[in-house]
Amino acid sequence: MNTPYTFDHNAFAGPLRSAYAHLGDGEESGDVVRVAGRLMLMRTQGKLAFATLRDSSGEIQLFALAAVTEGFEGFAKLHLGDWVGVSGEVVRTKRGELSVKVGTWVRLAEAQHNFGDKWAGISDFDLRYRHREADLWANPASRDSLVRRSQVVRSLRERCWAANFTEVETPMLNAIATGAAARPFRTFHHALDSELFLRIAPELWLKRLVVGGFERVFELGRVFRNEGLSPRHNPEFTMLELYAAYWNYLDMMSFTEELVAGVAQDVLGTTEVQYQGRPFSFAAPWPRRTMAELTSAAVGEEVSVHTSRARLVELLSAREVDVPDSWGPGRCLAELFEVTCEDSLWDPVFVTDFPVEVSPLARRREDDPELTERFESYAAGRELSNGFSELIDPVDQRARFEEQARLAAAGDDEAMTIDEDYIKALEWGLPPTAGLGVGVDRLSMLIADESNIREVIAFPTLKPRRD
RNA sequence: GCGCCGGUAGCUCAAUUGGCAGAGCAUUUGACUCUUAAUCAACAGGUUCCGGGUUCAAGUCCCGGCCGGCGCACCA
Repeated sequence: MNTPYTFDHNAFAGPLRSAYAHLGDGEESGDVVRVAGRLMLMRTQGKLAFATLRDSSGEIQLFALAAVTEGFEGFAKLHLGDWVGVSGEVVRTKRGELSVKVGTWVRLAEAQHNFGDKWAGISDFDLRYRHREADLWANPASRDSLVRRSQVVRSLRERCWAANFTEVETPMLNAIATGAAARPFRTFHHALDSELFLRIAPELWLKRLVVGGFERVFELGRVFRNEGLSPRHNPEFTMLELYAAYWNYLDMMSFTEELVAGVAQDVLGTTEVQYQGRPFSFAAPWPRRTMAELTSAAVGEEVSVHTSRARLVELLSAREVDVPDSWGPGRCLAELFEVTCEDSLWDPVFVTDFPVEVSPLARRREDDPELTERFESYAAGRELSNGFSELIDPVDQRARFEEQARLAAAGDDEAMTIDEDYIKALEWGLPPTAGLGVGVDRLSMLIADESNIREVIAFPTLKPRRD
């Protein structure tokens, strides 16, 4: 294919539209511009041709005339999907469409494959996700959702920077996968002759940086969890984790609601959003409710981490949840909360006071050691963030890890393993610290009004083709 | 992993009870000096996801497999 290696262009569709909004029907501006992009439509009419050019800023019409356009015949035979560069005068046609009147043009790349129906686009999910490049230019909505995601990521970063958090990067390849309850991906390093795991969370590394004197750190990056796929789960997803020395979970809740409301403001220009046809508001402050309080209201009787395990098991059984012997009252309460409350938490809310049993890295409440200073925020029926005052006591941390190890031995393949290096880090001294994790894909779904996580991931995980 | 639904031309979709596999767009050819999903005419385009089976006859019915969507489970 004989095409140029560069094209100097000096104008974009969107800005041209606003800059020449004043141009009257049939008027010629006298200004010559160079634009480039992909041909989306072509309407030939004898010695005239009209084409729609799309670039990253929008679309503009190309107007070619046999009498004016060099190589007019070739222009009229360009394919939909071809990339072209054009030099020509900015004019408005008699019918009122702002156009670049093509003087000279060059094909920058040929589209050898046909694309979607120009009206219906591409709707086959398999094709859309496996060939996202075609989806992106056939379906503007696909592009919009990924742009929204990009804006969310940018806003999160800028707001963390603005709050004096230092962005860091921690290992994705780890000898042990810890920091969350999840099955890891396993891999192997040949030179080290060692099995390694893809990280399920950066949590413990980040707190070690706090031990080392980074008082405010954050990491925005990918984590990997070897779990099922669903419209809300991708095996690799992006998490924002941040840690602030001298804060507790109350401080972190305040930061969280301001952060998320700020992102909505940055990206959408408002904190009032419409999700799947239903409105809610990200505006701070968000209500704060304890897990016991919400669960009690849902089951119609007072329950807490101090309720007898037998009663909690009864309540769970009535909701068709089988309770393994290894679950204590705390795990039972958390489970009861999930089945009775989670889906109904539409407006943003903080759920607090998680049982210590399900929070192996969180600090105990001073007034009730069975509970932790932990919160999760929910919106649109889904968990959006998770945060807590960090457990800083190495003795307690060891005990928590050992309890996890017991669960693992009992067959829980998501239980954490003991991390001696982390305990040693705590022995060096972790100051009072609060941490936060935000699911960036989930947040992007809310901001982009998408119900499927794959719409906010450029190349979601798919089953490999076995032809 | 389990259940339900789906897979037909490059794309979007039809095809009655099991009875000759079609249309629009795209591609190719032609007409057309202001189009807007331009219009008009013509040509071409198929392993009906793959493999078996039932039948005179299978896109359609049955079995197995592949891929996807949704739900469940797991989780964020």
